[in-house]
Parts: sequence; structure tokens; C-alpha cells
Amino acid sequence: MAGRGITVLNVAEKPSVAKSVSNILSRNQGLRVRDGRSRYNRIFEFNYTIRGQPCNMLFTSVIGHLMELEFDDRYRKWHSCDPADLFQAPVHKSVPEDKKDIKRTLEEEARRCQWLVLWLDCDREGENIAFEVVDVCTAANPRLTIKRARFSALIDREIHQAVQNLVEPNKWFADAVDARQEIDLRIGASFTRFQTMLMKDAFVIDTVTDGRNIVLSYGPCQFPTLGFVVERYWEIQAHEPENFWSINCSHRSEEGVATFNWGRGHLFDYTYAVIIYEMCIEEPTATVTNVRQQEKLKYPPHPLSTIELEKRASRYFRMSSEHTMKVAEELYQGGFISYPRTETDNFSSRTDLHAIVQEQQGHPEWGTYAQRLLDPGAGLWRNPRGGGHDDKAHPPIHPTKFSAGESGWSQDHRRLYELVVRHFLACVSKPAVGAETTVEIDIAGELFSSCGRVILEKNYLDVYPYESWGGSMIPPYTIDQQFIPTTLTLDPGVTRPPPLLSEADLLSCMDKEGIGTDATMHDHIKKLLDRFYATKDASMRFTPTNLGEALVMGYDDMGYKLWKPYLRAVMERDMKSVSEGTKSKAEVLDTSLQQMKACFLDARLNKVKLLEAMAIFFERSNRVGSEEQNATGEVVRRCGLCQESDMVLKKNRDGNFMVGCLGYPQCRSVVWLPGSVSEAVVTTNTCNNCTPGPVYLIQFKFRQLEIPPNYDVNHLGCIGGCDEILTQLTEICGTGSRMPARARGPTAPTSNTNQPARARGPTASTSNANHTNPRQAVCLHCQETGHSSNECPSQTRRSRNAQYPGMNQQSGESSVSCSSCGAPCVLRTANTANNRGRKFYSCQSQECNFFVWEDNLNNGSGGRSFTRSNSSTPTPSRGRNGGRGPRGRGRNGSNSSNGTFVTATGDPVSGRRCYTCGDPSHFANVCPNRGL
DNA sequence: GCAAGGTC
Repeated sequence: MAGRGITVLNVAEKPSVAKSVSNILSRNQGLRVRDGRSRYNRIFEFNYTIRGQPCNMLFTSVIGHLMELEFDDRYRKWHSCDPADLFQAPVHKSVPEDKKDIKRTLEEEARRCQWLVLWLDCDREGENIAFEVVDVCTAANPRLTIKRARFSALIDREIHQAVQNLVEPNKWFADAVDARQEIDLRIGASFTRFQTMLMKDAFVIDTVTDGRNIVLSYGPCQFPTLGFVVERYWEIQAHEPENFWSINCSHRSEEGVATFNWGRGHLFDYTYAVIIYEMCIEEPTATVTNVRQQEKLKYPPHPLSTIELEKRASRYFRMSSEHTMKVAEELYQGGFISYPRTETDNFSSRTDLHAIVQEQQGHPEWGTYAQRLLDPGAGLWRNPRGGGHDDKAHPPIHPTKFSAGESGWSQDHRRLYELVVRHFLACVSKPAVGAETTVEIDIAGELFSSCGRVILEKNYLDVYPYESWGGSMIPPYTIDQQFIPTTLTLDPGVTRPPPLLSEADLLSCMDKEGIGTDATMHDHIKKLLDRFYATKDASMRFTPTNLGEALVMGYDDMGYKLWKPYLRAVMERDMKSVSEGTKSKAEVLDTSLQQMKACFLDARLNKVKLLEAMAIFFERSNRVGSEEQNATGEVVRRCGLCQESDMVLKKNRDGNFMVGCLGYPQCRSVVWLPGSVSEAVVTTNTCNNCTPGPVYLIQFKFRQLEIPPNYDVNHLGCIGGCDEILTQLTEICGTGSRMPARARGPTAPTSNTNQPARARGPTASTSNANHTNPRQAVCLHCQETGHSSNECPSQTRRSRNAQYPGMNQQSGESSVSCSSCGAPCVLRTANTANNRGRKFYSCQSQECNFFVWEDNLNNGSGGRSFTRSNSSTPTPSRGRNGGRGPRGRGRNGSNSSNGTFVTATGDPVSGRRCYTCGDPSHFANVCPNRGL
């Protein structure tokens, strides 16, 4: 490198840009290339003069983002914290292992440079990457002068202008991306951990996941994408076929046949249709009232953006968007097509379109067409029409090198290259021209019309066989001409549901609602398949799996539209505000994370909705150590034993409350709570006495019949050891621990509560419910000594023997009467998927909606009301149909017209069939032909 | 084991 002048480190977002800009700036004079630490990112060297200042230019690149945002180590393990903590857990940016070599190159080169010029793509992500590069380079050389080159295309004039007019990098743009990254990470990780741990062991869902560890991920892009699929599916399920009628007319003459369509289209009222039809039959003479001739143009498509490429490859070749992008990337790497990730569908006026066409003249299939295009006499050329999108970074996808097919290409490489070339040639061609004739006739006052088209000039259609423009001839007619129709029929028809979403439809939905970017949409679609949320059939159409549907249904039942694109739209608006400087990054982060955390906490409180939705499709699992039980509780305090994890409130397998360490099974610290607790919720109040704090107070509700009369059923309690009432109730009622009392740790909150249970031997001298406990010398019930309150003879185990408060059980199963209304109840057998064979009592009164499971009647765990429909089963009505589908019906709703599918006696409700296979014996949600 | 965004 020459010794005079300053040394400038230039960094581009990708190797291809570093190469292109180096070529342009050096004018291929004295350009030297050497390897960097990374095999992909070479370093170009040349001399250049910036505003009179001689410069030794070093030009290298990164590969997209150099850094990743992640949680601090303390929060990385799934069980290390409550997922709710992830909304404020510390995060940091760092260079991942596979980018370390690029980092080293930057550091080494930066040390010997005076200037750093950033040539990252000129969008928000590019600006953010620019600051990542700045961070790495200035850490190695703090004296660097930082400059930004702004360019919108890799064109000589633009690049020279950019380097002569260097500007400052835009922090607002980078901030917007920082905010987006942080929000995505926090929401994604918290919800993913929450719903995975809630459900993966609670239900049998891993039988169809190829033995892979199932992760029920949530993401602000993947979930709305799933939402589109599910919503369409519900729309189809909710569709009720309706009969309609239409009048059709045809006329055969010597010149040919014309088919006339009824001006009214079709009518749903049969009587009305018949009346009109009879009028036509009585006076069938048709009179031609209008003959219209028009020239019609069919325009070629806009220049090719990424989404259009994906959609068309899916439609024309049935290639998945993910595969399309893989093949396109390889064609790009080989230099055959331009950069494949672009939103732009508009060619810059500076692009030499003719040169691109010229390259294709020799091709055996479309070469002749290319020659015609270039021939001014043929008049085929027309400058392309743009579609109004421009990302200012890349041109539309177009061919960059001629190929008649390479030996290493697969069929998909050939097809995709051909599509890019033909699409480009079509774009610069004139539209097809057709002559359209419309004939209108009148029969007994009813209007009918027929339309025919003749293609006059095919133009672009000659090179674009993927599109057709069907032409159909109709015979000539003149105004006032009269004829008797050859046929005049009243035909029945039936409305059909819309089809399942195709991949092209899905991409359109995502594009319209701003879900993902051109470079990531295919990833989100693939994620639905990878996560077993949806399947794709042979015709490239998507069906939600039971898993995907249940998740969307669960959140929908909570009233949260997390599966809708709204959240992303709000984030996009916030990002725009940050990038324009009208809101600060901190402000946006504060507001949206606060809102999302509130939403998360509420969702967790309503997790029963998710569980109910899952229970519709999946069997409950008896797996021990359900992570739901272990990890989704609310935090009560930091574990004093392991001092690493939080202690959370949760239930054990038998439904008894406890406060256990999230570090289980490594840490077995546990506080068992009284067995009489029916409800427990961690509040935001903290204890003023117990240390180390904070120890959050728990709002308890006790079962009245299981506690002595002088205790209140509601109690705001502390498990830190200071709460006498809780201690007493624990002693009176016992706990839900399965361990024998002698081997257990303290069953009541004491100052020793953070001792591991397994470390407790039979001699542990704590406030355990043992005879040795001096505090039990006086029975709390009868005030006598000699026995504990647990064993007080005056207290039968009322909880076990108590009558269920809502039902009066008399002798014999068949003589139960409803305490709610007094009417007799009958014993019936459930026939739903999840409770088949289970017996329940159902009140016979039409006005009363009470039922109770027989097994609950005996163990006192309660009954629940349900909404009675015409053919009700004891399945609690769960609003599954509310607002879903165009008419507000779900596929198994209790709406009377849709009906509950089977009656309590197992009789199928007539007229309803499985949408998937047509079998009348079940609905689609339990169809054996359906996937997961 | 978690997101989405760059890109080889």
C-alpha cells in the first residue's frame, strides 16, 4: 500500500457489495485482493482520492448482522427464572462464535486506519449493522473518524457521488432496530418458555413430532402467520352450504354457440327464481338490446420482487418459498441473476435494460423473442411499468448472465432461471391486445349477457407462457335482432367455502399486513411446518394442525389477538417513530414491554383457556414432573437455599398448593401449604418482616368446611415464616405433600423453609405436624391435650365426607336432586372425546343448567355449570364459536344451527359431517384422517 | 430448547 495519504477502512453489508463498489471506485485500475480471517469476506485494496485527499482504500464486508442480542447468562437456562422476568432481564449484544473471524478482520484492519467508511445497505437494518461495525472497530481503534456512504444502487455515478459526499450514520434508524430486536426477543422467549412448559408434559403431543423435543414457540411474526392459516380454516369450517338457483340461456346458430349469463347472477329464493323462470318460459323470445365492442389490454407483470418470485414459483412450479429462495440464492451466487432479496419492483431509469435483453439473444427458446424486442421495427419494446415499491437498496430481480443451462443445475435451477429471464423480457414488452364483444339480450324483461374475446396481438404473452388470456368466440349479433333460445334452464347451485390458503395466498396476507420482510417471510412459513403448527398438502395449501389450532384457539378464548397481525403493526409504527426521531428508543421499549408484560401476566392467569383448548384435541398426560407444575408458577421469593433460582407458587399433581424452587430437582427447597387451600394467588404486596426480601404475600382462600369456624376463609399470608395463621392452619389441615409426615420438611412456613426436603430426617425438630411438636399440645378444636388438632376426635375429616355443596346426595345414584333448583337429576354417561364413559349427574329442569361429575360428587372437588344447548353434553360450553368465521360460528360450536355434534346419548346430530373426510360419525377436529 | 433480522 502506498505510504502517502490516509488509510480508509470501508465495510459493506455483504461480500458482493464490497467487490462491486471496489470495482467501481478503482475503475479496475490497481485493484488488489487478499484474504481476511473469514473465508467469505475478502479485502480489496486500491487508491482513491476523496475530495482531494489521497486515500489508501481497504474494502471488506460483514455478512449481515455482526452481533446478536441475548439474555445475560443468569437468564439463559429455561428454569433459571420466571418467564415473566424476561421482560426486564438484562440483555446484551455480542458477536456470535461464527462471526468472530469477521470481527478479528475488522479489528486488525481498523488498527491501521484513520477513517472508517460504512457502506451498509441504506435501510434501518443496514444502519443498525453499521453501528455494530462501529462498535467493533472503535474498540480496536478509538481514534477512527466515522463516515457513512449513502447509495441506492450499485451504479458508477451513484457510488462516486456517495464517497465524495460522506455523511454521518443515522442513530435513529439504528435505535429503531435495537428496539425491535429487544421487543422480539423478550416477547418471543417469555411466551415460548411459558407455553412450552405449560403444555408439553401436560398433554400427549410428542407422539407425532418424530421424537424431536417439542417447542411451542411464539413469535410476533410466526404467530400471525399461523393466525392467517387458522382463520381461513375456521372460515371453511363455519361455511354452511346454501342452495341457489340461476337461469341459463344458450343460443345455437349457423355461426356458432353463445352462452348467456343471467344479469341477476343467482337467487337464493327458489320461489322467486321459479316465478321469473316461468315468465321467461312463457315469453321466451330474446331481443338483442346492446352489442359492445371494446379493445382490451392485458399488461405484463411488474418487475420481479422477492415476494412475486416466491408466489409465482409456487403457482407455476409448486416450489415452496423456502426452496425458491435457496435456489435463487445459488443462482445469485453463480452470478446468473441479480440479488434475490429485494422489495423493489421498479427499474431505475439508469439501468441499461437493452444490454440485459441483448445477452439473451442467443438462447434457443427465447433468443428470437429477445431479438424481436431489440428490433425497433417490430415495435415490441415498451419501458417497464413499476409497481410502486422501492427499497432503495436493490434493483428488481433480473438475469445478470446468459445461460442456456449449466451442467450442475437441477430442474428447479433451470425453471427458476427461466422464470427470471422470461419475466424480465415480459416486463419490457408491450401488453397483449384483445377485442372484446359483449352482447346483451332481454327475455321477458330479464337481462342476460354473453362475452367473447379475440386476441389480436399476443406480445408479451409470447414469451410468458405462465399466463393465459383465454379467448372465446361468439357469433355476431345486431341490435334488435330476435331469436328463440336453444336452451333456457333453471339450474340449481350451492355456495362453496373458500379454499385453504395457498402458499401464494399466505405470502400475500403477510405482505399486506407487514408480517416479516421479503428476506424472512419464507422462514416464517417454514417455521409453522417445523413447529408442527400447520401442514402443507400436495397442492401447496395449508391446514392448521390440532396443535396450531389449539394454540390460536386458546389465546382467542382469552380475548387476546396475539395471533393477529395487530401487534406487529403497532411495533412497525413505533419503529417508524423512532427512526424519525419523534419517539425515543427508551420510550418505545418502556411502553411496549410494559404492555406486553401485562398481557403476559394476564395470559398466564388465564392459562386455563389454553389448557382447555388443548384438551379438545389432545389427551392429558400423566407424565410425572410436568414442567407446568415445576416452572410456570408465580414468583414468591428468591430461593434462600440454592440462592440461584426463584421460589414459585404452584400445585402438585394432586392439586395441592406448594411453593417450590425452580431449580428443582437440583434444589429441593419447598414450602408445603395447608391442604385446605382452594385458591392461592401471589400478590404484589411484600412482607415487612421476612428476610431476605422481597417475599410476596399470597392471597389464600380456604375451603370453609375444612378449617375451624373461627378462621376466615380469605387470608393474605406470608410463607416466609412470620405468619401464625398459616402455621396453625397447616398444622390443623395437614399439607398436600405426598411424603410421610415424619420424613417431610416443615409443613408450615417457618424460618427454616428453605431447607431442602430431602435433607430432613425423622428427627427434624421443627414445627412439623408431629406429636413431638410442643405447639400441638393443645388441640385447636377441642382445647384438650393428648392429640393434635389433625387427629381431634371431634373433627371428622369433613373435607372428605362433606357433601358437595351444590348437590344433595341421597341414598342411591338415581335419587340425586339438584340443590340449585330442587329438580331431580339423572345419571348419564359422557360421550365426548376427553370424557367418554365418565358419568355425570344432570339436572332435568330446562331452566337449570347444573351438572356435576359423579366422581367429583364423591370427592367434593366440585361441579360446574354449563350452558345447555339443544343436545348438550356435559362438556362445558366454552364459547369456541364466538366471532369465528364469517358468520360467527366455529366448527363445533353450540350454535343451534351447527349443533353440538353428538348428544349426551351418543346420537349423531343429523345433517352435519366431518369437513375433512365427509364421514357423518364425527367432526373434523377428531377426524382420524387428519394430522396432528 | 426461545424471536426476527441480516447474509454465506
